Amino acid sequence: MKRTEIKTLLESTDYGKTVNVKGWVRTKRESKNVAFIALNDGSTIKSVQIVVDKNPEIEKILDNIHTGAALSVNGTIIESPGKGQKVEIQAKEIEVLGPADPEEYPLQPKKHTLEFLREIAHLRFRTNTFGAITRVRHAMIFAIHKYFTENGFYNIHTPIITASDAEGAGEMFQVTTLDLNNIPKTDDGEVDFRKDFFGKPANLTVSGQLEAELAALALSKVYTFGPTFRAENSNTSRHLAEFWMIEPEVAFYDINDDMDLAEDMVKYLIRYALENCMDDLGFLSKRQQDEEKSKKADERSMELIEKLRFVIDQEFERITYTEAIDILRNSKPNKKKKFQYLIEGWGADLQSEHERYLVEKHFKKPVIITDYPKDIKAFYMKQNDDGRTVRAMDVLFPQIGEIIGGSQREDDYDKLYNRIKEMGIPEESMWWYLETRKFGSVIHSGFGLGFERMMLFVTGMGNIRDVIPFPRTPLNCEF
RNA sequence: UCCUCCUUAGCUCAGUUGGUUAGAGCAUCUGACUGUUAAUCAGAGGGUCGUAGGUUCAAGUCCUACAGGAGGAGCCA
Repeated sequence: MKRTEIKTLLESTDYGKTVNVKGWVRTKRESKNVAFIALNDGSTIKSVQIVVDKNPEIEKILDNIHTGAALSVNGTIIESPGKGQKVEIQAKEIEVLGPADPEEYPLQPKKHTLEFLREIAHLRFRTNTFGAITRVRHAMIFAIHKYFTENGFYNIHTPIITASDAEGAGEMFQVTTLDLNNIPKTDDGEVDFRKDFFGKPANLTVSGQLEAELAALALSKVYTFGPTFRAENSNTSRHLAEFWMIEPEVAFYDINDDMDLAEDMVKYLIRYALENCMDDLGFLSKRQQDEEKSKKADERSMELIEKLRFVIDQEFERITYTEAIDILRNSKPNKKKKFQYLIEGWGADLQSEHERYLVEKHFKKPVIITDYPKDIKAFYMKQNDDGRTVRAMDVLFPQIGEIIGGSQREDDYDKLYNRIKEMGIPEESMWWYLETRKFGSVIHSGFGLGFERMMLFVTGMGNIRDVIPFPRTPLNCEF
């Protein structure tokens, strides 16, 4: 018999119909004459209840069924006389496909800490929380491609291995086939990269932006959605060494068009989640509220679904860096010296506490800050006429902080060339990037959206290691 | 990388000013129970207290180092 997915089954009203379901046991409850098994196959967060009328033969099978075991059940769909579910399966035949030794199986029908589940990442998919996160993550991946496709973008695959170390977006993972126990050296004692696979040093990408720009200057609207690697020794709940980033790049867009795109896209993704993942979001909302029970009322998060709706309904506040500095300088925490880093003058980078003040206290909604001092931003950003700021934009979200970083790109050959020189970037590694400003250069803009940070926001999870299946962080490369 | 905190049963935790054989809930096992919803009830088994040193008559408890984890900061997405 063909397997019926539990998601389909629970929506069915074909009472009396014989079906087959396969899945993993969440709990088993037994009394003298009847047993109940909650079976889940991951097609939905809901489990189906298998009702087993006991007899000596089936009891032998029941003895072998524990939390975690995989079952195949043939039975009939019946209307449930019990509370908590409309439909259930009256079992006729049960086969244990794969038993799970209860003495060893670590998951129990109870709350586990997220830290413990991280240590058993190979099994944590089988929990309600990670099942929900995984399904929402898929929905978000799909919605991203859908959004861009509907809006005339082309997806491009930018290289994962690159030889340009010019972007300066952080420490990189080196890629080499050299024997590390016997490194070839040049006459001056330096590593002889001519002997390496590519004949020069190579690294894992820290951003697909520079290559995406090349494509945008031909196809107008492109985006990348790929893995990104940062070898920074970051130990926070918001950083991963391997994460996924969405980077649209659009010709003829200025910084304002760029902001419009960012805001529209983020809202689209949230709307998609609300329209397609309510079962999972409802569970994640309850989970979050449960977790925050011990917190004081004013420290608790806004209810997840309410928060998502709230963000869709709000226009993101757009201010310049200079305006942000003014607000912060005159803010209560600054005057009362509550900030760890006091705002004194123009030019310093904003700290997390400042961003959080602006988003969570002052505006109480997402904020986009533009026109940062050029000295604290990357070389490729469009220089303003004032000579001291660039057309950068950061989208800041409550609790998460920077979720998007982007800019209008410098399209003037001379200005870009001079900036590369000023910042000591080896120009010979950037010849191809510079050439696009020599031939048919036009204004263009783009941004990077951290996918896992978006996932944090949509799921209400607190740690980025819990919204990616197998997190890579310093000293952690298990699974 | 810096600061702070944590590490006791399979899991989640309690363990008083250092003082006899280290406790609970859940899970597991045994039994009871006519439909349960993380079922319930009764009983049983389960621990070299993260590792290595040290102080002390005596260390789960105090000190040092190391390991692992968490929160915050920096870097950023």
